[in-house]
Amino acid sequence: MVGIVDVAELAGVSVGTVSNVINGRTDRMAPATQRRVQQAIVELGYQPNLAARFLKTGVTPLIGILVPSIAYPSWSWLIREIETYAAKKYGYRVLIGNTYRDRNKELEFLKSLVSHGIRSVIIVSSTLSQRIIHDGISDQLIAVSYDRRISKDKIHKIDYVSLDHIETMHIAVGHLVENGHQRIALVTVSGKSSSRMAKIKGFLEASASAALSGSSEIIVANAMDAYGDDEMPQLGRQVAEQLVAREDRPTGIVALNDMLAIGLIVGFQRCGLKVPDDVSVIGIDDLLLSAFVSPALTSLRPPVTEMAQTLVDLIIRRLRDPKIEPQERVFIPSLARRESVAKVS
Amino acid sequence: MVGIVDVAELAGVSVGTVSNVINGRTDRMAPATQRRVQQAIVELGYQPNLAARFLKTGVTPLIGILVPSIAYPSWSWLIREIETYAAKKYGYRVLIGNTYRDRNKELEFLKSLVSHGIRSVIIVSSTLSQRIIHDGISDQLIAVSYDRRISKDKIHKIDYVSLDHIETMHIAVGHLVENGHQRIALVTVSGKSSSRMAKIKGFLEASASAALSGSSEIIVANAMDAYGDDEMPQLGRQVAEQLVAREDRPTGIVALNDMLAIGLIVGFQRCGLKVPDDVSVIGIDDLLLSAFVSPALTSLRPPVTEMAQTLVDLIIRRLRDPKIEPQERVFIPSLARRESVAKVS
DNA sequence: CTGAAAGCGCTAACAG
DNA sequence: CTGTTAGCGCTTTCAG
Repeated sequence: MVGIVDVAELAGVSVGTVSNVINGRTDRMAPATQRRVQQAIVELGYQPNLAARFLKTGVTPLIGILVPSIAYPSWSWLIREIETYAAKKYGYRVLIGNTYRDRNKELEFLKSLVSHGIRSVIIVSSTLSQRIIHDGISDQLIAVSYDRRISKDKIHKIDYVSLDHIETMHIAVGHLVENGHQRIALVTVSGKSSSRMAKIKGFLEASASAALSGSSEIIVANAMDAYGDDEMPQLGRQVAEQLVAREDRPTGIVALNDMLAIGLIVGFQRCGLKVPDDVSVIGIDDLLLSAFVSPALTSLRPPVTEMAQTLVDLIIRRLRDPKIEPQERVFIPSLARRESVAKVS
Repeated sequence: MVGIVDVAELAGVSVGTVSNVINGRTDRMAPATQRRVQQAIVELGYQPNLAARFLKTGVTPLIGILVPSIAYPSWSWLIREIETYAAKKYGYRVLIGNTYRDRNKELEFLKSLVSHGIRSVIIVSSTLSQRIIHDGISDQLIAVSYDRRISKDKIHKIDYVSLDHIETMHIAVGHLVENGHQRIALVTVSGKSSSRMAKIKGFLEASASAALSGSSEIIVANAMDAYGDDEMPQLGRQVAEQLVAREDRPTGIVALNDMLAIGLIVGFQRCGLKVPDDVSVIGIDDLLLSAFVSPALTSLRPPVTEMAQTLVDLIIRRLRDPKIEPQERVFIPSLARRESVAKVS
């Protein structure tokens, strides 16, 4: 490893001087000295040793990301955007931990962040209560939570970013009603997370105020896993197959998320129903596929890139000045249709 | 931060002793001393400072993962498995870099790994030639490549894990032929990667030896992006729509990958064809969805978990003993059908 | 304007 | 069997 002393030696200056140019304290430095140092740096291919720097400064350009599973498309896309933006804008890299919504894995991951000297973490849809996060850990960690409100109290505050699930449901239901649907349903799954609860609440609100002449209902698919993240498509398909048999089945369906929407669409199609002619499905959290699987359909797409940037900006901001008040940022998805972008030869 | 000296003080021993119990050098230590140290550790909630440890030992429990994009399902699943296994088996965490197959991003990521003191990297499907990897970087990095053979020469060797694409195509074509298909096609996209080339070669070989009475063809969809990773579903759908118009269209189709397969299936269905009754589609790299989108279909599923573990094991092994000869491990996907696993309430 | 030196937390070699 | 200590590469204060 080539260190700062090697650079100093080659440039014929002291290590202090080298350190100064590396860290931009170059205001009242002789230009000649500066140039010689720069030259030595490139000549030797000097790379700073971040661990040593951390040991001295207590800062390392790394952000932790705690997430149930990056194999789940909504999250993997969000995290990709986070990583890309953090690297480009701030030179930060990310350390990812898949925790499968397992409390022990979550706590272990947070501990290991501290051990690595990391002082910030983006928490995606975790089960952790504020108290747990706080217990012996988060006094060392600046956290921002995505998609889960962590109740505020005086002890500890964190930044908070999410979709406005209530408004989302109003948009979704409104769109179905506008298109003439009178029997509508929300399809969800059994595990309860705060975002799911909010979606249900929003759906009930919206369908109440829509004054449907038909019915509105909530259909809950029973997941085997606690939250069913990996089972979404299968669950959707099974719900579709059961619905097909019903005379009075809803004609407009809002799916809890994208994967569930795909399952529903495919399930209906396999039973011979046309989507969206016979039944409409709106996927929430459209991130990758649902608008594509049924391109004639409108779907609700969250501003993933913008949210990712907000998450990173909030974290960095508070890292630089921990006294800043934590914020809460809420985003609203937009009705969108994916364009076709390819030609075939 | 509570450090080793605090523990030493509380336990009434020297830092050397504390270090010894932390690192398991406890063979000829008085049990009483040992116990007191352990107690002090838990009492203070001591967590080792990994940066300081690295500074001394040159080792940090972190692996880099270079990947075009974790938003792509095949890779995000593989990486999830890698992360989970590395954490559980070895206590290693992973640092992920999305490089979008951009050479500069790739090189920057590798440099930053070195800067962080990381000495190992799993390279997923990169554009880097061996020479590039080697240039001023990989002499500091132990690398294992997934899904891309990096040509070997004497200068530098790396471990290598991939699917046997040739054999994969033999299985896929064989399966179609067994099921009576006489006109078959491989659908691929325009960007060339070594795995795509191998698949094409395998398809040609297999269909030649199958002595079809009908035709075999290769259909190339033109991606807008260099590799089209994000466009796969759209590309598949467009190919399907074009094929539907053809009288002599193939009845058995092998898709380059899972996302493309989904696009094809959905495209055919939207045009009123039944899958697999009217046309069969086999997805390679079945990781998340294709077997589900068309569950009656057989698809080729690679042993993702096993490959992930192999990648990690190879890296750790060579990290511990860099003189070990690099290996090459090739896996074969299996014909599989996804089970339904959920009930509906 | 530049050099010298202390010390971040840890490990390992050596002394007792 | 346990204690002492040098030093990993860096930043920063203080002298010069």
